[in-house]
Amino acid sequence: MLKYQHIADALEKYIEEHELQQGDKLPVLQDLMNQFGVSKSTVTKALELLETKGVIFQVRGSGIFVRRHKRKGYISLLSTKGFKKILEDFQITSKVIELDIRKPTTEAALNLNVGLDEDVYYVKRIRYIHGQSLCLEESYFNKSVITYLNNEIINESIFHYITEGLGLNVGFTDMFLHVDKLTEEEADYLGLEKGDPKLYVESIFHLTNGQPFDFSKVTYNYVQSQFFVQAVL
Amino acid sequence: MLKYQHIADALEKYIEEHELQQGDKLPVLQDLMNQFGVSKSTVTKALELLETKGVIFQVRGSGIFVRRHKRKGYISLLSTKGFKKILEDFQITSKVIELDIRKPTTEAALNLNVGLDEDVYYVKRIRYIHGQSLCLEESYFNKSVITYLNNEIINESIFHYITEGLGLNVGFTDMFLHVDKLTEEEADYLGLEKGDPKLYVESIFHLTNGQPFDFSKVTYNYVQSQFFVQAVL
DNA sequence: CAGTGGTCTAGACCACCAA
DNA sequence: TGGTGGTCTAGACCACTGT
Repeated sequence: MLKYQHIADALEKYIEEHELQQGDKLPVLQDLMNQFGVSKSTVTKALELLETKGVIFQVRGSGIFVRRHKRKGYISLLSTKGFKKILEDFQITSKVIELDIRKPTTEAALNLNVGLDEDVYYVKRIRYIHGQSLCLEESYFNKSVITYLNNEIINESIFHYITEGLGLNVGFTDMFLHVDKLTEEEADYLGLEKGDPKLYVESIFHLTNGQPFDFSKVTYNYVQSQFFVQAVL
Repeated sequence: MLKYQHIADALEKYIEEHELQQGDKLPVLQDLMNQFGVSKSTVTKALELLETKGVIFQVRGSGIFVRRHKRKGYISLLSTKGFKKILEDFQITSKVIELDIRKPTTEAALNLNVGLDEDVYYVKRIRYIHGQSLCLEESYFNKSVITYLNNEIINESIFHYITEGLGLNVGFTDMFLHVDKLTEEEADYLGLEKGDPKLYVESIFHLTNGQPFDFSKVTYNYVQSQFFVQAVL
């Protein structure tokens, strides 16, 4: 375990367990250096991590403070975990509609950076949160990277399988969002009315080496779609 | 100018001007150290900044590569500039509907962390992009921080005034998003139909010292609402 | 002015990738 | 195996905050 990662985890856990609130002061740099027995740079790196993540903010000449918003039930769009939190912290179930190997659409081929004649896994499923429809998801997986998939894997967490089962390292994601009206087909799947609002998200997931492996098109039930983003300017 | 900031700017500019594409390789660390005459840590810090911002990705043992998505017309939800880009890169105009000093709603008081009897500036305006309605915006400004506002300021960039005119430093933002249906009033303002989709965003802006100064509720025209987010996992 | 965080250095050592 | 990025250190010096 990296030292700065350990320190960041420890601090975050401390904040959580002691239920510290927005503006509460954390120990000064020197104390953290002593407490963890590391250099200033290492503590600083841990704090930068937490700052980017939206857990703390630092004020020069003053101190290190807790940053915590008050709202419950919102899903973070980013912050290391990102959508993984949906999988873990909430009760999510899935219903697989389709799973097969096929040739990609031109759109999928473009986004996955593969040829039109190369094989991809195609997955279509509905996901439920607390028994309510959360989203309709269509995913294309680059078969030269994700070499095998089956129904059992898809019903669990695909990303857990990718990292643990296949030993791949997920690096970064590009997400494109817009708001639109549900088509009749989408409305049927989600149990809503045609013309109701939807949040539509296209995501391209890349390995740490930059290779795209997952192109997903997700239509969210607007009733369940509450997100938050914490930005540092 | 900070060295690492200068290096980051220079690299980003280089990528832009030479129209480098996703996956293109940048000079190795050692070369950047020599080229800018700085230590390894400083280059690393610049690169971390660009990585977080979604401009590059680094692969250990391999090199530094350009990260660039292909889609135009999407507005970044984050990345230093965030919504500022809307103000600068696109042609935005505003129509002010209301501007006055009043007592905050309980909701605004809570989010701005002020008492119910303290004054706030209230601003309601419609914003247009290329002549099309972009959003309906209601903002509450903590008057003890934003001591003065007038119509002229509001018609230009409020944030430019806050940073340049008042000399304040904007630190971070919490944003809460969800999708819903337009009310009749909102639809009128945006030139849409009641029941049409909307993207609704509540934002709380804080100074670098953690003090909240702006609570805004923004209803976006769904036709204009195309956003992207770049996450590093 | 004392205390606190921010920047930067020079260098050691480690982990990973590609040839 | 050589090259590349990642972690960590000890310490100098700077910039900001609050008293």
